[in-house]
Amino acid sequence: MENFDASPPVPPMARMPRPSGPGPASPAPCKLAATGACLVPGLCRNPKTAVASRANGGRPPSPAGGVTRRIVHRGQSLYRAGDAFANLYQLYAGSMKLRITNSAGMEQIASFPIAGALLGLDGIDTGHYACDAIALEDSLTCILPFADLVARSRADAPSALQLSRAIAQETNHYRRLIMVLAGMNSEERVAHFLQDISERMAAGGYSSREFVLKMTRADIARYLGMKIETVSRAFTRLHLARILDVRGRHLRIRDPDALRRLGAGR
Amino acid sequence: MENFDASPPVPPMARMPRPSGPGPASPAPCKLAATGACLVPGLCRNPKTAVASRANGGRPPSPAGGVTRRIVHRGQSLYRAGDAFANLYQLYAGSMKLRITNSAGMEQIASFPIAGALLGLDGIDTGHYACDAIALEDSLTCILPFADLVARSRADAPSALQLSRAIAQETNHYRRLIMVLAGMNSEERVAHFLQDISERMAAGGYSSREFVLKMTRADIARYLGMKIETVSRAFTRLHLARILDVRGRHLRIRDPDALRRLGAGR
DNA sequence: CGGGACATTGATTAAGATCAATTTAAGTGG
DNA sequence: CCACTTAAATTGATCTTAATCAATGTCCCG
Repeated sequence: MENFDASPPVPPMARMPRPSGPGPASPAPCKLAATGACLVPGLCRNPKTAVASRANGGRPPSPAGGVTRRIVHRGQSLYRAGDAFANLYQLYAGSMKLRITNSAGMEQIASFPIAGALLGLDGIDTGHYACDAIALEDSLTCILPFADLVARSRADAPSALQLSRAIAQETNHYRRLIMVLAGMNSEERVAHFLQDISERMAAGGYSSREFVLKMTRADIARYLGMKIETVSRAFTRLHLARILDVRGRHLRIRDPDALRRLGAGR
Repeated sequence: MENFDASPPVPPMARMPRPSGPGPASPAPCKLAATGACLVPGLCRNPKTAVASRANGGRPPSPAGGVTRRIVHRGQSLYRAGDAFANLYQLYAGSMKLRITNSAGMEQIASFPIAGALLGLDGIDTGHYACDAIALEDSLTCILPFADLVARSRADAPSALQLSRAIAQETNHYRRLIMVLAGMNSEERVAHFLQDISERMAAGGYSSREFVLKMTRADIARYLGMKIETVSRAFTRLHLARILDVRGRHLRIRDPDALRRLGAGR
């Protein structure tokens, strides 16, 4: 399939920052706070924030004040279905997949969160997480104890509304996915998926035209409710239609308008 | 298809209560409060609660204290996509469908709420409702001004948690629907749909074995992402497998275990 | 009773799943 | 750094399921 001349340097889906930077310890601003995406602006003492490790169970080492973080390495899980719910997490850098497994063993990918996304909402109503949150690459998350968020929202009204909205927002994504699964053919599904990634890349300050997918074709297939071969063929057809250049996980969008149209269902 | 001997009397999906009962004006208890399903127990002055009409825009006639209600007749909408968000609604009696229409004109049914369900959550994050909520039969809803709920949740902690949970709970339904749409064949989808209805009927105190569907085959098709003919054939096959007796919208579940297995994806 | 919406059934076509074989890319350890 | 091993991705051939096209049947409701 190819079609890449001399592969140009491509920005990673999200760059992994060094929490305690090796360079001059200057006051590097929090990326999330800067873009307004942070759920707890001001609380965070970036970049000197403490990092929780797997060893201490993801528990913040500093009980008072500052937000702590947790690193999750590629393939590892931030939390697993059935774990007791305690924290929300905001993805600071990296990317993940949310995997649902039902009683019959069917696996489904519910979403591919990237930097800025709020994770763990699936645990709120039952008190136990409903999904596995698995890192697609080494990732960094901010730990937001849910009790703190609730307390905070009781203290001030804007926070209360913000929390409600954050929780409600997740359903938007699911509603859209439902329309995709219920009403679109394979080519439209893949176009929709790529359009979504592209928009989120742009929102994160990266190129919306060229990027590297962090998930396998099998993950995409389980996200879009199709088989891996069908995903592959859809990529091929989009390439033949001169909409994409594809080389493995390396993508370049050649005709963004056509992609948007297709992804919206014509 | 038939197979009903002498059709026995069947309970309606939900009985429409007379808000100001014609009988002796005794203190009939609120059904929702009795089952713990009410979001605002105590606030409600049932059964003398004022009923808002379409005429005054669904606005509560009594500003102080008591919860007001709104009747929605069959085929009419409680709210429409794009309307400014102000209230949540709790369905007291009746049933509805939530319809999403995307930019390409594709229609999708997102859910079929019945008595006890919370409606309007789709308006929280953007400030405008995302769906049309359409009554499948004459229905009665309790109006819950969202600002009141937020204020209430600031006043006491259990309410805050309850509100968060109520909002988060909706995603559970969507997550399950996504698995159905992504991974099940037509027969399994219909089985899942019927199993879900059956469970909710039971939860509402009605027979889980025999009931009347309030939605058309077209609605079911748009809910399950299939064509109306395929829905019909799935019903027929379930009948041939001796799992169901079907006669139009009148259903009797003959083999609940088999239905559950099928609906869970084997 | 008659008319229109709703539902079922049949015949055919098309889209995607499945089965099977390569090809390509990514690690791993010598 | 390269050979080796495995995982991931693509492609082809065939089969199955659901969509589509078309006709008929049934049930409400006025």
